[in-house]
Amino acid sequence: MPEERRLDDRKLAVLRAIVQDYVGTEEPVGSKALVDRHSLGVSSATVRNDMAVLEEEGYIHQPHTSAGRVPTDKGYRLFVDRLTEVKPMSVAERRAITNFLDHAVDLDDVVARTVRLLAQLTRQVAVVQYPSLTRSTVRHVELVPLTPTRVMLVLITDTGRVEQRIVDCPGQVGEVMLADLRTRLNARAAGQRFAEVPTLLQDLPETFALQDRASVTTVLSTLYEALVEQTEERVVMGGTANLTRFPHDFPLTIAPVLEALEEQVVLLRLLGETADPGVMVRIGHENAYEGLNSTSVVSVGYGSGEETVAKLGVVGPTRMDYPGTMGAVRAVARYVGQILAAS
Amino acid sequence: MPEERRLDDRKLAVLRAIVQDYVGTEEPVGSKALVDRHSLGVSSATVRNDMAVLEEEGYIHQPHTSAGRVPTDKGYRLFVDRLTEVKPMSVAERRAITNFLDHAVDLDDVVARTVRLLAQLTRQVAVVQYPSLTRSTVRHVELVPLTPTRVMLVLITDTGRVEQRIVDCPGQVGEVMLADLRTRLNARAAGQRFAEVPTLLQDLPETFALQDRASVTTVLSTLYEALVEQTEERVVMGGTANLTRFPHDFPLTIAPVLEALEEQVVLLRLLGETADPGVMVRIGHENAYEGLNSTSVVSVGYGSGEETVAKLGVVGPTRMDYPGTMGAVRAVARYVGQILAAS
DNA sequence: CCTGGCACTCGTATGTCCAGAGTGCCAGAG
DNA sequence: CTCTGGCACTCTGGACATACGAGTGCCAGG
Repeated sequence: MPEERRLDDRKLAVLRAIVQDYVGTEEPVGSKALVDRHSLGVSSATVRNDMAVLEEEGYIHQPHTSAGRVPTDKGYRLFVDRLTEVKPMSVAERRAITNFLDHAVDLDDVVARTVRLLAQLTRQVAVVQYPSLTRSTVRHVELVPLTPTRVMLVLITDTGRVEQRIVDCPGQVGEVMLADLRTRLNARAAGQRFAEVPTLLQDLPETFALQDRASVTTVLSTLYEALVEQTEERVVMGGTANLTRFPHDFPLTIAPVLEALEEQVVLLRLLGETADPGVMVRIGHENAYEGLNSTSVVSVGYGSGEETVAKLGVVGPTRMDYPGTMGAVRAVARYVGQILAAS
Repeated sequence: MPEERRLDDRKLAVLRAIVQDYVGTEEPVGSKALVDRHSLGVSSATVRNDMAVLEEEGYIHQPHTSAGRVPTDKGYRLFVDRLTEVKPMSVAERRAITNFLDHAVDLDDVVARTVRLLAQLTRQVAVVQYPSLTRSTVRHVELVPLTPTRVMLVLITDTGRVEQRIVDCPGQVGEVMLADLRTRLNARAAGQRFAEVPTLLQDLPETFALQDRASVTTVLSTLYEALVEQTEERVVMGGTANLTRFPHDFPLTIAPVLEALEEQVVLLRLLGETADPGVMVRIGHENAYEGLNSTSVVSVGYGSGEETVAKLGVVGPTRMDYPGTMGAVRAVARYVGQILAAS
C-alpha cells in the first residue's frame, strides 16, 4: 500500500502545523496545543488519531510516551516538498541585500559580505563557495620579471579572481622574450576556459628560439599547475555563533558540527552534490557526513550569467524555518550573481 | 606594604602548584590534593595557611566555602611572569611544523596552514593576521587592458600578496600609453614602501601627453586607494571546534567568544596591541573586549626578516597550559617567518 | 467518521537527606 | 616564630522519594 494514500488533506495539515509549531516553540507539540493554535476544525482526539497514523508512517516521532510529537527527517522532507513554498523576501530585505552587497570592493569582499549577510538573514551558519575556476575563463595572464631567472606569473579570471605563482626558470629570461610570450600567451588563452588552455598552448614552445624553450615550458607548466590546483575550490564560512542559539542539545551536537565545518573538504561536498537549478534542501540523515546528521543544509547555485559557477547555502538544525531560509538563500544567490555579472 | 613581600618562596611554589593542578584537572584544588601530588615538604595545614594569604592578596579564589581554590587572573599573571618558562617544542614537533608549512603553495596557503597548525598544536582557537601591507613594499604594479576605457590594476607586494582593482578611465587608453605608464610607474614605485609611493608618483601625470593625463590620474588614485584600503588588515581564524572542549561553563562563555571571534575588528585589536618582541599574554580581564573576559590571548609578532610584519596567536580559556601554548605560538611564528623570508 | 471522557504512562520538578571534601582555627611541639 | 595534627563547621552534589501534569490511547456513543 502506498504510504501517502493514507494521508488525506487533514493529516497533511496536521503535519504542517506540527512542523510550524515545533520550529516556533522548539518543544514537542501535543494534540491539545495544536487545536488551540491552529483552526483545524476538529477536536484534539481526532488530531490524536491522525498523529498516530503519521507516526506509524514515520513522519513524526515521540521522544517518550508522555510527550508531544516531533517531526522526523522524513516529516520535514514531506513538509519541504509538498506542504510549503519558498517565502519571498520583503521589499525591505531585498533593499538591504543589494545595499550591503553593492559596497563590496573586490571579489574577496563580495564573498566575505555574502557570508555575513546570509548568516544574519537566516541566523544560521553560512557557507559560500568561491566562484569555480573550472567553469571560469582566463581573462589575462601576466608575467612579471623579478630577477633574471625568476618570473612571477599572475592569472586573472573572468570572475575577478587572481592567483600568482613564482616561476624559477632554467635559463635567463629577457624582457623582450617575456613580452613576446605574454602577448602570444594571452592571444591564445584569453577568454578561454581553463580546461581548454593546455591544448591551445601545446605548440607554443616550438615557436620560440631554442635557448628559450625550456623557460617557456617551465612557465607554461606552472600555469597548468595553477589552473588545476585552483580547481580545488575555496569555501568561506561564517556565523558559527548562531550555533549557540540551541542550548538544549548542547554540546553534543555543536562539537561535531564545528569540526565538520572546519573541514574544507566536507564543506565542499555539502554544497557540491546538487546539480539541478533551484534551492536544494538536504535534511538530517540525508547528509552524507555523520557529524551533520542532526542538521539540514539549504543550498543553491549562483552564477554571473545563466551558468552556475559556484554554490552557497546555510547549515542549521533540522528544526529550522525552511520557507524563510530557502527564500533568503535564493535571494542572496540571485543578487550575488548580479554583482558578479556587473563587475 | 608591598604585596609580594608576604609571598615567600614556598607560597609561590604553592601558587605554581595550584595553577598546574587546576590546568590539569579543571577542578578547584584543595590543600590535601596539593600535598599529595606535589612534594612540598610541608603538611596540608601549612598549605592551608599559605592559601589563605594567597587568597587575601587576590591571587587565588574560592568558588564557595567548602571548595578548593582556583587561580584568579592576577594569579595566572604572576605565574606567567615569574613562576614558569616558555616550554620549547620537542624535536618531533619542530619537524612536524616545518614539514607542514613547507608544503604551502602560496601566501593564502601559508596563512591557512598556519591557522590549522596552531589550532592543532595548542588545541585552541588560532588567529593569524595576514602580513601587514603598511610595512610592505611594492614589488610590482601591473596594468591589464580590459576594454578601451577599462583597465585592471594589479598590485603585487613583497610578501606575495596580490590586490586587484578595476579602473574606469575618463578617456581611451592605448596599449602604448599603458605600457609606458606601466614601465615608469614600476621604475619609481617598485621596492618602495606603501607610504612613500604617492609622493614618488606625484609628478607622473605631467610627463604624459595632455589627453592622457586624466586617465593617468585616475589610475594613480585607484592605486593610492588600494594601498590605503588594504592597510585594513585581514585576519584568519580557525579551530573553533576546540571551544567545545570545555563543556562545563557552556554555553555561557562560548557564545560571546564566537561572536567576538567573528568580528574582524575585534580580532585585529586582540593581536594589535602588542609592541615589544617576544610572546605576549593577555589574561582574562586584561582583555579589552568584554566577551573575552574569561579567555586569555597568547600572541606574538612574526616577520620575514627582523621586522614584525604581522601577528598571530591563540585564544583559549584563562585556564590553559601557558608554558606549552607560549612555546607553540613562538615556534610557529618563527617558522612562518622563515617561510616568508624564503619565498 | 468524529467526539468526549477516562485511565494510564512517564518525564520533570521539588524536597529531603547524607556523605565527602575542604576549610579555619587552635593548642602544642620544635 | 613557624609548623603540625586535630577538630568542628560549612557547603555542594548526588541519591532517593514523591507529586504533578502533559500527553497519549482507547472506547463507546452520536
